[in-house]
Amino acid sequence: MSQKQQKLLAAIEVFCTEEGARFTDARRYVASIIASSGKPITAYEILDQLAAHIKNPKPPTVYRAIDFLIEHNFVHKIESLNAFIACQTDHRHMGSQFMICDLCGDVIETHLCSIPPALKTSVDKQGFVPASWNVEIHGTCKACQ
Amino acid sequence: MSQKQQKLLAAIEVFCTEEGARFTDARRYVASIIASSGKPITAYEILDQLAAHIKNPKPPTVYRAIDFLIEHNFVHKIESLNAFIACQTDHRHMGSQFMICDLCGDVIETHLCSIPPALKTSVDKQGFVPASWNVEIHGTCKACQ
DNA sequence: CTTGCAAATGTTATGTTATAACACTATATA
DNA sequence: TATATAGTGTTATAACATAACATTTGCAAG
Repeated sequence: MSQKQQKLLAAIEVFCTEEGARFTDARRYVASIIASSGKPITAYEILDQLAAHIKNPKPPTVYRAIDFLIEHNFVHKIESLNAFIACQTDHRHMGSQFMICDLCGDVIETHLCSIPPALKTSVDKQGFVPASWNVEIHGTCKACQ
Repeated sequence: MSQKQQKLLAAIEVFCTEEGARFTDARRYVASIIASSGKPITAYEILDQLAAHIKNPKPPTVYRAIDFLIEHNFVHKIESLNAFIACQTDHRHMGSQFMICDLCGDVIETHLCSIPPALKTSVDKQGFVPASWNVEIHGTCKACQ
């Protein structure tokens, strides 16, 4: 198991202990599968891999685990790909930013603790109160130029 | 027909004339339906409304029209809602920014001509070359506070 | 310890979103 | 008027996601 996987599983375990949530097999395996994928992975790809650990798993099992992991910020959804990726930063945040290489599929998560000023100005002007936000930048990564 | 609809249809017509594309019924009606919806509208909602204009329309008809409209920047997809909305700015742009009210469903498009400096720094640092980008901010709008 | 509650899962079915594939039609132009 | 290209019609299905309800698990109060 990669260090990345171990770190994620450990963080979830700590969270569950602190919050009184259960670190069930479904959650453990789904987290592990997402973390072991370097790239975004779809729910049905997770489902396929989950079959190695759980007998005849069904979509709700995967989606429930994903929902839990997303809700607690261990995993993010890349909306433009309908796919999921482990959080690459190490603390809770309201917003996510991704650079998605359209050639190799790699995703780089970059972290900003707040909405960039240029946007914030516009948000404030509208009297809009942000709860969460997501930035997805498509293009080509360094290796693919 | 609202001024917004008229303006969009006129812009598409100009584009088609200039670029040698066809302003077909499907494109016209789909554009009109999207523009007449103040809020993001899903492909299947468009399909329902399209039935008033075209006999027994099928999903590909809607998706093809949407693809055309998106490709040429007349319409945007709100990824987190799987829904579509008419472009609220009046010129081509590489990026879109939306504030989405989770209470009333209203969407405000705000326009930045370039990636905010705070993000750009991080993009450049990774050697990533952006082609397009999308920001979706969820929260509550002024009217819903 | 057992009762009872809340959290989580199992299972069946279905709802929703989107596209593949291929035949056909319309338009422009050589 | 031949022919190339853009666009549509139609059937079918792929891909993504959730509703609903029965059951199990883990834990805490009595």
